[in-house]
Amino acid sequence: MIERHLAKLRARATVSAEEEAAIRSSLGEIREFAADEVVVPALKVQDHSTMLLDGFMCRFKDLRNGKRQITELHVAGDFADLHSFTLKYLDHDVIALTPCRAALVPHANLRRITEQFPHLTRLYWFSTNLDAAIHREWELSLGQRTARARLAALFSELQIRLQIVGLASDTSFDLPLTQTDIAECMGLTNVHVNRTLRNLKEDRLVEFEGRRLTILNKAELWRAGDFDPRYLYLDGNGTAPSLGP
Amino acid sequence: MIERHLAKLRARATVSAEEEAAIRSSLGEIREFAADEVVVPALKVQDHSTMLLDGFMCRFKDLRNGKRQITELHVAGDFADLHSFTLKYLDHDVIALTPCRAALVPHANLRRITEQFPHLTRLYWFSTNLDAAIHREWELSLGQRTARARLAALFSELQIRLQIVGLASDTSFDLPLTQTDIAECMGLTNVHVNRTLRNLKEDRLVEFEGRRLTILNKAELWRAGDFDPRYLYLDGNGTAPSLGP
DNA sequence: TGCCGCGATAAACCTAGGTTAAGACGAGCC
DNA sequence: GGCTCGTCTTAACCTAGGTTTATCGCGGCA
Repeated sequence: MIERHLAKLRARATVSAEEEAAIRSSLGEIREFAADEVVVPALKVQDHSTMLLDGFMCRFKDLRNGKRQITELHVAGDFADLHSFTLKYLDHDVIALTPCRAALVPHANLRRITEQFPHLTRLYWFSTNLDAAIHREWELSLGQRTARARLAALFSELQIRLQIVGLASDTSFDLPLTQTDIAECMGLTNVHVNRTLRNLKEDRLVEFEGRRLTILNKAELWRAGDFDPRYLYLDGNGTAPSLGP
Repeated sequence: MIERHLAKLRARATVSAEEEAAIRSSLGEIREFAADEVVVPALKVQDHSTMLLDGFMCRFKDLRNGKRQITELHVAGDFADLHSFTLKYLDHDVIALTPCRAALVPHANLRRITEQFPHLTRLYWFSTNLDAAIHREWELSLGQRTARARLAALFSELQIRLQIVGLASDTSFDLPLTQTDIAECMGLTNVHVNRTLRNLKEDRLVEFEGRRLTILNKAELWRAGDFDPRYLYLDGNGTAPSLGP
């Protein structure tokens, strides 16, 4: 049920049995979302956060002219909007990119965690800070990387995040996004994403076919993306001292 | 001393006298930084966070080829690296853009806050989530806005953030950055920032002279930047219900 | 079985912003 | 008073990526 969520947490820190129980007992309703369905509308006050169990979601913001920027992708095990606990409403929408299943976690239960479990509170705080680190890496992509490097960095990031939760091997994973979705992540057009994917394939770095990504040469992919995974904070390999006992 | 920090917090939520005392007693050494000095080096484990009292700092990441992306600007009253409390080391550098004064806050003291002051903890958690909201807005700029809109949005954001802490009037403020600094914030070149500033001045939207920014037409500036200040979470005007009592 | 609509692919053309280079200006300094 | 260095400004030129348009393939469905 929430195994992927626990796997994600335990990739960074120790979670005690007591804390695990606290997480489990904080879960509310389980909900399904259709592809393209709005999961959390921008600016609307929330009383719960959404833990993604299956599928892909994203956060996005848009401009008057309709141009849309996806600011982060969410995979199974992620909270899509843990930050709504402190922000109360979001500055962006969250939508399902594929059919999804999610557990709703009432803010009242999260608040109880902040009052009774300081270490777990710090861990969840860490988790929103990790989202911010991903935002920063994407700012770097959007501001400074070429299209080729942007895609290389994005695929490198996803391979790691999905592997942590058991949804990717070392070299491949399902990536049920359209080229337009990818374009909206990386500030490009679908046309240019298409060109760039062809280019990456010609160079035998990755193949993206049938909504599945295959990494043909990870070392070269990382190099092409100027990718440094340390922003994903996995060095503690499961027992990061970062958060104290 | 930390009035600007308190002003920033109180622009979003109530801070009790007891909490204010807890903040004051958590302060450690006061340090000065020269312009361009590294305040927090990337990847180095930290045992304190840095509360900016005076001057401008920024977070940035860079690529092998030397291209640099500033991911956020910090003004007086901001914590430059509150997130190092949970992340322990940063995925980016923090440097002083101008001469700065800052209070160092030992993580041990922050941890005490998480153990004794759940509401204040949520408020500081909120504060790192606000940084993330700013990152998202910059992702939107970097990915989708034109150069003109990027600068308009940046100036609009800074006017508000500086006004909260008493460093901007409705229409002007000191902005001691070079055009190259601005370029590195918005993923442009200094040459194009220069062109775009000329353009904004011709249209009587803003003037940037002598490191001082003057807004000539705020309504048009906001419109040019497609700027919506709600991502700065100021609606509670000082008493946001967001964080509970 | 044939239609519909979305997504992938591709070619031709265009432009916002990058690159390069060269003065101008001013603050600190010897 | 002249020098140096950083910043600003401008012009000329270039290119990565956007735009537009069209075709193709395929899954769902009536």
